[in-house]
Amino acid sequence: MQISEAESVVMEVLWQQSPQTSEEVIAALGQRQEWQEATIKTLLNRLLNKGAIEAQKDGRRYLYSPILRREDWVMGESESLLARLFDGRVAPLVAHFSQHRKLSAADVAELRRLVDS
Amino acid sequence: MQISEAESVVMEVLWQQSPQTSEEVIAALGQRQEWQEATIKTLLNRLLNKGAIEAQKDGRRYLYSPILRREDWVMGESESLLARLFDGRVAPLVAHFSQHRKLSAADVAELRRLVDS
DNA sequence: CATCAATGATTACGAGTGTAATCTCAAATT
DNA sequence: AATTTGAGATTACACTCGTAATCATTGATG
Repeated sequence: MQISEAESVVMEVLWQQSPQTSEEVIAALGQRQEWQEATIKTLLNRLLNKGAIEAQKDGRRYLYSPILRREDWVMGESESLLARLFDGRVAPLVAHFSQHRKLSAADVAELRRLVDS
Repeated sequence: MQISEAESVVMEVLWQQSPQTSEEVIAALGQRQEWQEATIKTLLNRLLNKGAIEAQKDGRRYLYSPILRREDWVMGESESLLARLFDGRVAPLVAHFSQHRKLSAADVAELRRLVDS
């Protein structure tokens, strides 16, 4: 399931809560996004056609829900990046961030927790 | 500096070794890539126009070298993914892989080394 | 010097994307 | 019942990308 950058922004809204009407999605995005309503409707439609979301009829409108799960999407995107850049493994990515001093103390603490369990 | 997937494949060849003529790049890709020569020339040209590589004239051909550094590109791509999916931090990505049992013993060992230093 | 050959430049073209306007149809209202 | 309205569907359009063919120019060869 391939979804574009802009589509994923809409998905995030639905992953946050579902089902939602297009109006609710538009309202949720209205805050931070400079998109016109029509743009968001287009994105909802493309997501429908891709099978990433579904729509249940509710009177004259639809209630939209995700079909694609965020977990799966996140894992797909992550594995794709790791495959392309880090030989498919997590550790080299962390090493790269470490070498560039991009690991905060909190990161290191959390990583230690993870590997110690 | 935005480079596309196909363009990054060409960059990898130049990062491996530079400068190289287009012929050498084509030869290097000939092994694993099903691309026509013309395709690779197009990609070299697009990379030139984007300023990701430079070309020194050498007789009637050019010698191509990267301008964009692999380090910087890798960091950019990685940070972009982390920002979009993991609140910008490394640890949640590792946690996600951990939860999905996608960490090999080797990964865990290397991560431990990293956080212990 | 004229011709050939090869290299880089230009052009091509369909699919996907970002961004949106317009159309249509059914539900709500008068 | 006729009209309004609002939601989803259709259409639009420029740009990037993947993939490549063709053009043009310059150095090499006869």
